[in-house]
Amino acid sequence: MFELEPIKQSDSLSDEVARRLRRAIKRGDLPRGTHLVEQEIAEQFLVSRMPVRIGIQKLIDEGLVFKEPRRGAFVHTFSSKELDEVYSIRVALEKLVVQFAVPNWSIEIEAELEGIVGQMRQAAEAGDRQQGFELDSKFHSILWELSQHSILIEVVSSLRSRISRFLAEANEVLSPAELNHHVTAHQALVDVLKQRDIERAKDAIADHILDAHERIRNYYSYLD
Amino acid sequence: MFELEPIKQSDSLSDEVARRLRRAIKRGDLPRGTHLVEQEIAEQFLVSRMPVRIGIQKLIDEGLVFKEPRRGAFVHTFSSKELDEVYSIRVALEKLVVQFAVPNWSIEIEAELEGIVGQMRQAAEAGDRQQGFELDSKFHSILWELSQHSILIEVVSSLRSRISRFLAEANEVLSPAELNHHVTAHQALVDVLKQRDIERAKDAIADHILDAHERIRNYYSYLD
DNA sequence: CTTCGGTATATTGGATACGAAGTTCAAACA
DNA sequence: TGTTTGAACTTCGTATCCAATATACCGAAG
Repeated sequence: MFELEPIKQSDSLSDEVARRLRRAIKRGDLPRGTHLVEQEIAEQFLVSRMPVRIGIQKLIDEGLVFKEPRRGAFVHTFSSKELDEVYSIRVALEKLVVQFAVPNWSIEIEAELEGIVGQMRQAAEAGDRQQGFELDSKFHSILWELSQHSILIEVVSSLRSRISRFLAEANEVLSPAELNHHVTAHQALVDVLKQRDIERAKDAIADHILDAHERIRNYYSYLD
Repeated sequence: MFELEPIKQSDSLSDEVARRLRRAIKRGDLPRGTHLVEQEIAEQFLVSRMPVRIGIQKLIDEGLVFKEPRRGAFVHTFSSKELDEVYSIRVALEKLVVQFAVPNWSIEIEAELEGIVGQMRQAAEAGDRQQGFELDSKFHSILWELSQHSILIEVVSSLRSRISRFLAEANEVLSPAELNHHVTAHQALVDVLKQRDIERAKDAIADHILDAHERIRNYYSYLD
């Protein structure tokens, strides 16, 4: 009997709308508080208002957008309290991720993560912040997947998604020193992970997230 | 100038649709795998298909329902692996809840929770499982609110929502001994919480959740 | 008996047009 | 200056229509 890949079907329009809006929000193209007018978006994307409504609904449930009755949907504005909240939850959940991921550790994963850290180093030397940011996302995403716990992945990636716009914004002004620190931090994390000691790995990821929290909080307290 | 109650703003129809479907799923009125046909639901609720679509979308994002392209939405079927996942996440997050909740502990809260445990005891003696289940939900919900962390509440309540149908199902067949155990477990939890010792409280809530996990897992392995 | 093919039916996903109700905003008014 | 009024805009929901696809059934061929 054959074992062939099922034909991948194209997503629905509402998924595509959600994806584009999501990316625009994360990249900061749609500033906080922006009123998402259904008609406008529909015209931009050359679709009717229906897929726009459903697409926006998806973003609401992801916490990227909020809605006020009869007024419409707006890009969510995060308070520093909410930022703190997300990070305290992430610390707890990323430890869980590592706990499940470490037993699945393999040479291939090790090579892949080392490779990403290597690319991070290159990006840092070249001062390519955008690339560094994407590599960071990829690094953590690989760890999540390694945990093989789909609901955990869903929850933790949703949390990161909520704050990604802030991360992207802060990322734009990183100093060269901070770029380098970023690389070393990830290298250190890999070094601990490859020892496959769950407890030490959990501590390491917790430190890593707390460190990121500290940095992003400094950035935003500076802005306020 | 008059000071009158504002007229209670009725939610949008899509919210109402979502709420009713949600409750039907949690109560088990819509068994796992049920095909949610837009047209049918629209006729049942005497609304058009649009609020139904958006309502269903909300449930999808809550994890209560899943969708297959071009086939429609179905009530989610949970695997025991997913049940384990939810509980491992809940342990981590409920500890966090307690960590934030304990500093906000007050005499009023203490009285309220003691009161609920008292009602639980009465319900247990009367063998009223439904009432016991609702009191349990209320008990934990009060703890969540006490944490004052809105995102944490959102995440942890969403997790419980996912498994509530299973809880309700298992709840129906609890033995009198288990009903009593349930009461004592909550009483013990309150006893620890009122001491306002964060670390001990975290251990206690973790034990409580793990215990619940054990019980529900036994029930479902017995079914399989 | 199984497999193939065609056909009928049901459902989704989307387009379009319409209308009721609420919000915004600016101009006219007191 | 401050208030009122009214037009324009927006959401939320209704009602229809349509194309694409899934599914079930049925009959014929191997």
